[in-house]
Amino acid sequence: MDDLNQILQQRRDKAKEMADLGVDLYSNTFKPSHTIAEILPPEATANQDFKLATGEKKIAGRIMLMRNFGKAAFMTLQDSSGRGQVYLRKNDVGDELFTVFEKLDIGDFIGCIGELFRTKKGEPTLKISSFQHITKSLRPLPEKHQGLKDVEKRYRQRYVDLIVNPEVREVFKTRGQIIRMVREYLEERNYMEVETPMMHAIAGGATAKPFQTHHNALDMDLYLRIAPELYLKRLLVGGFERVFEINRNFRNEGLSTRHNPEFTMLEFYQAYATFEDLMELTEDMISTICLKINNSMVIEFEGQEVDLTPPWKRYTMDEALVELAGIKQDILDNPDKIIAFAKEKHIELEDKAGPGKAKMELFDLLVEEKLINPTYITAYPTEVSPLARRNDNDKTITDRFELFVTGRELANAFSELNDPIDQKERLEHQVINRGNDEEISPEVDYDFIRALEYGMPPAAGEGIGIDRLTMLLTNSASIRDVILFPHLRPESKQV
RNA sequence: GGGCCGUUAACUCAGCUGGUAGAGUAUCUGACUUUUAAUCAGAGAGUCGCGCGUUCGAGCCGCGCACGGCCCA
Repeated sequence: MDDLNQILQQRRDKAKEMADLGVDLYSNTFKPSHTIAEILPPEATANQDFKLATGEKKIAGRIMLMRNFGKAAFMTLQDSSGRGQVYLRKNDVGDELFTVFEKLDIGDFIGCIGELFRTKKGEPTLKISSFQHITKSLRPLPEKHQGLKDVEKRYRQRYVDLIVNPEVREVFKTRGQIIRMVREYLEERNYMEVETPMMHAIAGGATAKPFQTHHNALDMDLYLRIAPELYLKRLLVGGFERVFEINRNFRNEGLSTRHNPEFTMLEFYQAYATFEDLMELTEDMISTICLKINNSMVIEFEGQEVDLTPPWKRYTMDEALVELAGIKQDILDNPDKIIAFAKEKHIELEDKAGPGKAKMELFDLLVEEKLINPTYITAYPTEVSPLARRNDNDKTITDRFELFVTGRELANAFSELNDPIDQKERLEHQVINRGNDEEISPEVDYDFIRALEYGMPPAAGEGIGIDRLTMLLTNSASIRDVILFPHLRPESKQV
C-alpha cells in the first residue's frame, strides 16, 4: 500500500488533516429526520408552486457533486431515495465548521441540518446551518457525467455502479418489487412458501450438470441443487396442496447473456390443478405484475414491442413446427423422417435419441427465437418430459407447456406424473439413456419414487425464471444486468 | 471450446504511415458568498492489460497469455 497513486494519497492526507482537526472520520451519531426525496422531491423542482416544508430538517447522504465558490458552495447529496441540493455558506456555519468543509471530498457522507429555500433558479435546496462529517471516502468516484461504463468494472465493483448509475439502482429495486409481487400473488391464492434443501445427495428434477461439494463430517459428496422439483412434490405427498419456493438453483454449465451458474427460480405446485389451469394463472400473474411495474402490458424489449395482454397465443409443439418452421406434417408423423430431417439441419443426435428429441431440437433451432410475444407451446413429447403426466388420449405426448417471450424460455410447467410405476420406469430409462459420457453419472432418486408410492394427489407444477422475468420487465439485455454480483473469473490484478 | 472486438491517467475517451503520450471530467494551487456540466488562471498525475519477438526505435507490427464484451457451439 506504499505505492498509492496521487489521488489516493491526497485523500489519505486529507483524512489525516480532518482527524487532526478533531473530526471523527467514521462517526455514527447523526440521525436524519427525513430522506432527501421526502423534503426535496424531483416534482418540487418542476412545479414552482410546490410548497416546501418549513422548519429544521436533517438529511444525510453522499456528496456527489460540488460547486464551490470559495466562501460558499452548492453540493448535490445522494441517499437511497435520490439526490438533492444543499447550500453551505461560511457566514452560516462559522469558521470552525467551514475549515472542516474545506477538507470534504466528493464521495464523503455528511449529515446536514438546515431549512429549505428556493434558489434564484427555483431549485429547492437545504440551507445548511450546521453539518456533521459522517464517513470519509478514500477513493474517487467515476466521472460525473459519463458515470461508470466499463462493463467489467460495473459487475466487479457493483457498489460503484450503484453509486453513480441511478438506472442500475432502479433495475434492482424493480427486481425486489417483482419478487414481492410474485409472493403476494401466490399467497393471495393460498400458496404456502417453503424452503427445501439446496444441497442434494442426488441431483434430480432437471437435466443439467450439477456443482459438486463435500460434507466433511458425513464424509459424503453432495450436489448443489439443479431444481427443487422433487422435494416440492414430496410436500404434495405430505399433504400441503399449494406450495411455492423462490430460491437459487445451480447449474454447472456455460455462461451467457441468458445463463448465470446460480439463478433464481420460482417453482410452485398446486394439487387438483392441470397445466391448463397454470396457463391461465401464469398469463394473469405476469401481465398483472407487468402492469404494476410498467403501467402498461405493452412494453419494449431491445427495441421490439412485446404485448403481454392476455390471453396468450398457444401452439402445440407440432403446430409450431408446421406453422413457424414450415415442416410438413407427414415428416413430423414419421419417426425416421423427423430424425433424418433434424440431421439435415446439422443437429447432432445421439443414437438413442428418438423423434421427440429431434422435434425438441428442431424447435429450439427454428422456432424459439421467433416467439417474441408470449406464446405457450404445449404437447411436448413424452421422451423429453420425464416428470410430466402423459396426455390421456395420446401417450406419446405430455400435458406440459413451456412459455416463450422475446425468443427466450421463461417458464416450464406440466401436469405432474403421479404414477410411481411409470415414473420409476421413465427415470430409470433416462438414466440409462444419459449414459456414462457425463462426468457425474445420473442416479434415480428412489426416495422420491417411494414418496409417490404413498400417493401424490394430481397436481400441476411450474417453474419461472425470476432473472429472466426481471430482464423482460426491466428491458435488460443481459442476465448480468439483473443479478447484483454476476459470476466472473477472479481478478488477477492487485486492487 | 470457436470466431470477432476491446483493455491507454481515478473515470470517459483520442492517439496518424512505428519516432519516447493527449483531451474532458476528477484532483491540487489561486480567484470567486444563489450555482446546477458553475466560471476563470495555473499545476501535478501514465508499468499504454502481461510476456516474448521484429526493429536503430513499439501504445501502434507479429506470436503467446490474462480478463471482459458480443456472436456461435
